[in-house]
Amino acid sequence: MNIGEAATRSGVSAKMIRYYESIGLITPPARTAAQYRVYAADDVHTLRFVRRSRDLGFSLEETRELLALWRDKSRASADVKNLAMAHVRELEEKAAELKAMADTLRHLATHCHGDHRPDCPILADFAATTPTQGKA
Amino acid sequence: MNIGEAATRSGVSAKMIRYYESIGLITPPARTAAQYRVYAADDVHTLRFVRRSRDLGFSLEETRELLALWRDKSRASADVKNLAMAHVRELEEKAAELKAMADTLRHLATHCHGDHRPDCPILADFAATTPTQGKA
DNA sequence: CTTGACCTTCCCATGATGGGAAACCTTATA
DNA sequence: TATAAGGTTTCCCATCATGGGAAGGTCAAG
Repeated sequence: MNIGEAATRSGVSAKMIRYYESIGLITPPARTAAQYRVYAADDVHTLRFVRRSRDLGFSLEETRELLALWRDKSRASADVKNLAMAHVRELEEKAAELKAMADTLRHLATHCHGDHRPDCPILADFAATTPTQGKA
Repeated sequence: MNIGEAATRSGVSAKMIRYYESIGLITPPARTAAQYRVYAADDVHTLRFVRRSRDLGFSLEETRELLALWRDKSRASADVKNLAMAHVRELEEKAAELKAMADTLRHLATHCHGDHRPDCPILADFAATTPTQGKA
């Protein structure tokens, strides 16, 4: 199958498939005489794996490791679990950071009248905050 | 004061100060005969404002709007509040997305032995997931 | 006057993705 | 068979916010 079909079947855009190939994440497929890339069902499988990994927030480098673990039938499941749990912690940390920002801002907004008057504690806070406090 | 001191006082790196100037986020300061940028206390104030805005997750474009609102003494506080609350919703959405990823992955990890054996439901899921499910 | 710590501009890199151009291939249809 | 439509190729550029670093100018202290 051509790259377009592989893209549709895997949920990875043709653009990204070529990119993944260029960075060595996936192996270059065979080519027709006209240089068209030719994919097999198994390649689509790999692309879906990558797609799933990305959807779960793994970077391409992490995805590279996961692919290696996937292909290495002799690796311990503990290796995978460790990588996964480390990622879970990162995700939860980032989620908490965003939530903290939202909470801070929501709190500031609480004290803002939100009417025609110009006074606004939100901007007042922005203007008054010192750089060390600013780590929010 | 020179850019270095403005950077220290504001918590914005000299590199970023120059960049903010180049994209018109802040107004170009006066220069010495030797082309050194010269900042006043008020400029540091503005930089802190930007820093605070960034720390709360606003993009530079959003920060630009906030700066405009800040300087416009006649704008209604409702304008600011609307912008802020829209951002709060965005932040909470992103936080929820990350949390969902973490939950999914944590769930998968629950079923992974995490020992020396190679079987791993995490990778099995990655390999089996179809593109439409993959939206995670 | 030298040294070191600043400052200047300019270019490059990141991470993951999309947009688009120019040229080429394939297939269907008139 | 000629042509049009649509898929493919490579290549370059853009995003967003930031940092790194080079090459050269400046300033203050010793």
